[in-house]
Amino acid sequence: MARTPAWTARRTPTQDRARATVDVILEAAAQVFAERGYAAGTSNRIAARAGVSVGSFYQYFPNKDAVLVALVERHLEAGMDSVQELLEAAAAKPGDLEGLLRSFVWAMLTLHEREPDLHRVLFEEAPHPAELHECVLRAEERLAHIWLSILSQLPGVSVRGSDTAAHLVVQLTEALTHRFVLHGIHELPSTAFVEEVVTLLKRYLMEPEAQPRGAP
Amino acid sequence: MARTPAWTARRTPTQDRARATVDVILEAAAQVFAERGYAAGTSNRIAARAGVSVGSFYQYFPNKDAVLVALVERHLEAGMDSVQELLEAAAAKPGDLEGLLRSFVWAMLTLHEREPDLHRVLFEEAPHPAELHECVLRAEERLAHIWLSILSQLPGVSVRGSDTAAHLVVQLTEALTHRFVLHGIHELPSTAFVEEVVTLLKRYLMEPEAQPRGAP
DNA sequence: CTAGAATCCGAACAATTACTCGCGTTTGTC
DNA sequence: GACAAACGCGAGTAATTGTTCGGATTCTAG
Repeated sequence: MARTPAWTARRTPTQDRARATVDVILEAAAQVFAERGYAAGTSNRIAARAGVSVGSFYQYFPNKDAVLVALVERHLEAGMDSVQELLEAAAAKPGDLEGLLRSFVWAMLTLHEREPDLHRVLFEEAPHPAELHECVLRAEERLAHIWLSILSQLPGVSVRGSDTAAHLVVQLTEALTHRFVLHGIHELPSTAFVEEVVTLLKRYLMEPEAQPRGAP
Repeated sequence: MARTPAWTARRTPTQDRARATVDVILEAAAQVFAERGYAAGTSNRIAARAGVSVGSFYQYFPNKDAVLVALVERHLEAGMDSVQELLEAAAAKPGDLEGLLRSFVWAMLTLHEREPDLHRVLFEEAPHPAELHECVLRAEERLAHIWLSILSQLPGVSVRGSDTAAHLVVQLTEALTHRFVLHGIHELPSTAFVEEVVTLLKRYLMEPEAQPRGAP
């Protein structure tokens, strides 16, 4: 087993037919992973589910892990695109930090609730090679960068350390929504969870003396 | 491969000799995992490193995953014990929320920095069967329970929702320290990280009107 | 239409690895 | 010291699974 070294694509498809094959393989892999778990996602089974032969599988994926990485990349990129769009739109009308935070947390929650089975397999059950983690880090970096620009033009936010703050906001929200969707917090409903996280973030980002209710 | 169904211990050791064998196997597994990654942790290699035969290995562990679960249980239990002790000690002298938070965050950070290679393999690289996640959830529940009692006897903390708050504090701290130790936040030093998380938690837990600098 | 490139196929191969079983050794008990 | 139970051993087995390869098929450019 495991004789091929890398997780890079073996042959890049040039014809539509080939691109369709790659797509159908990825889709099949997602189904198999979601339904039967990561261990059941053997190359032969994925190929069978996709309706193609193992040969075709290995023409585009050097090994099983490559499929995992490709799936995560796809999943992540789509999610980040939508959140980025939302953030940039909401950042256009300034002043409403709470509304922005609420949109953000809801978006992250929705992201995790889309295809939760697949999400669980991809990010919890499956082994995480280093390469996979870099994808996640890159995605977080992207969001943190946007948040940095938002924080910098926001009144009442300390400029010093706002790079750190941006990272904390992103990592914290990601981690908490992830756990909430997959394991829940007792019987806490989603709405209450979101409000609590929004409160948390708002109190963090507002300087204490800038708190609206703090001024007499 | 993988013909045995469960991850329960096969034979419980009664003699000291056997208990020593179990220990040496676990220790060897920890070394192999930390040094060469999860995939390299085959039963034969672990047994070899432990200086025992595969037969002995399978006398106490029905399969490879059982070792993983045992390691995580051990790792977690030791860590939780120390943090619980610290928390209960610090909670005895009330009033100093910030000091308590700082101790807590430092303790969590220290926990993650102890044997980081093993920690990375156990919690990132290795696959996470459902059973393993229950261990983590139980551990978190334990800490959340302590935090609940701390929060309830703390002035300036909203009693309503303090169960949720306790869970958030624990999950948030765990997730952030985990990520910080394993991947860092740019070049942020540990001290700055801890202070930022303490600030975050403090602002969250203190009612806005109770903020010391908020009062005129 | 046709050469050649791209794609597809799937039986067969190779390598790994989880796991067993029968036997020798040590420990505990009377 | 003798019997039984617990323990340790490790070559061997069986099954899974990743991966290849040579030929059939489909597309595309000229």
